[in-house]
Amino acid sequence: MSSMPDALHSLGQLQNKSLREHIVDVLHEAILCGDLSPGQPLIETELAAQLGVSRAPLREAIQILNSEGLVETIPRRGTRVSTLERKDIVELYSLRGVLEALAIRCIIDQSDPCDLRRLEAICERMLNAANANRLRKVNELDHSFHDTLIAMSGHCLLQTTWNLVALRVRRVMTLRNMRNDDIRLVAYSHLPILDAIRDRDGERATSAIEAHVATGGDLVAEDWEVDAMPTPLHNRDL
Amino acid sequence: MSSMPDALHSLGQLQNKSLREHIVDVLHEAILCGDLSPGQPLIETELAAQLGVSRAPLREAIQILNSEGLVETIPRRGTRVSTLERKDIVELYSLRGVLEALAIRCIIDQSDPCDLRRLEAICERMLNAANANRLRKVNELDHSFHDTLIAMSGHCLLQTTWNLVALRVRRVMTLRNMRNDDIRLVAYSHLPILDAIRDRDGERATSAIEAHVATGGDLVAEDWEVDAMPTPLHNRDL
DNA sequence: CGCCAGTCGATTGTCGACAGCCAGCCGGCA
DNA sequence: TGCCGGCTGGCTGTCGACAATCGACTGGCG
Repeated sequence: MSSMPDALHSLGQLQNKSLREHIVDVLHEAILCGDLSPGQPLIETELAAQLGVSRAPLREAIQILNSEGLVETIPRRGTRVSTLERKDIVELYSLRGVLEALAIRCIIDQSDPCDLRRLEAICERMLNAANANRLRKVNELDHSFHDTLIAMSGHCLLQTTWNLVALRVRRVMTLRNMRNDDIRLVAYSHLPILDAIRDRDGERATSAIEAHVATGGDLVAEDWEVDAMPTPLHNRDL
Repeated sequence: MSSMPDALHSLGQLQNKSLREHIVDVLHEAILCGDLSPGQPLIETELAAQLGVSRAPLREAIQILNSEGLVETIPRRGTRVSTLERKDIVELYSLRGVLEALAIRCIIDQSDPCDLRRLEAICERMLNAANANRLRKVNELDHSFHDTLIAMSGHCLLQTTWNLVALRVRRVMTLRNMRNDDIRLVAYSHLPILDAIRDRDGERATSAIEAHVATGGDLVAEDWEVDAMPTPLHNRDL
């Protein structure tokens, strides 16, 4: 996959995506970037018209979104974008912690010492971005870091589970913009993780990642109800 | 929900299930009990005819099964029941371990000391069943035990994540029947978990659950390729 | 004035049919 | 004989239409 020339690669995937997958992508984007706000109802007819597709692939896409937890469906009542309470944030970050800890243990246990250069490169760029207050860039690199971490574990089931969790993390992060000094704090707390992995010290790595995730979670959960979650106007109570 | 009379309850849910959900249930059952063997192709037309439904709800159901990892879809090529390699077992049980460990930590951290009577009752019945070599009953109670454990954590996201994992565990267990003395071994290894939770000793409980899960995983993974996974005859290589 | 039954509009659930794609087969050609 | 190209059957992907259901509104009755 990565050895494939870009031209061929994009050509190969040019029309290989079914309409359903396109719709999933679009809805992902819409929900993650807040275009569809939490609680907003998804009217199939309306959405299908907007997207210029029929309801069949749209409904299939909605099933997927539902499985991912991005929307919630009440039978015969409709589907709406799932809401995010403070409790959800806490749960999300606690789960995330143990998943990443597992990933790190897998990485450390691997027989051949993996090269951490990818992680180190990401980390370095993240620190630079943090010092330059390039908030969006830091976020992006932060995601890369953790995605890479999971990928390096070579644990397929963990990967698929992570994908679900990462979706929610991304969603939370876009709804919540952090302060600049917090950004720097978070960015720098990646370093102990890398160090511990390099030393193949499972205990320390686990502590580091859980501390890192907990910090992030606390920062995000703090005052969650106050300004987040703008209630949409067309909020007929379902 | 639990205070509702059974008659009304079943009446209320009599027709409340959409066709799609019915199909999901049927396919779950079929895959879990091995009626649909790993690798077997799912022909939409054929299946729809067998179930007496149209392809629309069937396809929606397939999307859900796909999200659950029970089937694998190749675009424009078809869907087949996902296979189970030895690697998958190992991954499944390692993930399961950290999820249950998280659940236990949540339970212990709860402010009000929860009552462990439900767990104790299940455990006791499981030991009796194990001593009586009632293998199927032990399995059932084993699932109850772990499901209850997760439920008691009060961690919604963990619950939904667990549901996916539990599906796979059930699938693995039905494909693999254990020896009687192993059953007893597994049954009795629930006790240290309960003890540790009762003492609110997080460290010990975590060790106990991970040991328990690891034991189960080893027993299941052992000689996995040998007799499991009967290759279906109609196995056109997709 | 408040409650209940009937009706209506909107939305979801389901269906049958058509279009497009892919694998495998067959025939021609070097 | 082996390879390449077109044909064909079966299956998936998509669509528009119909049926069923739920909430809101309306009107009558106690």
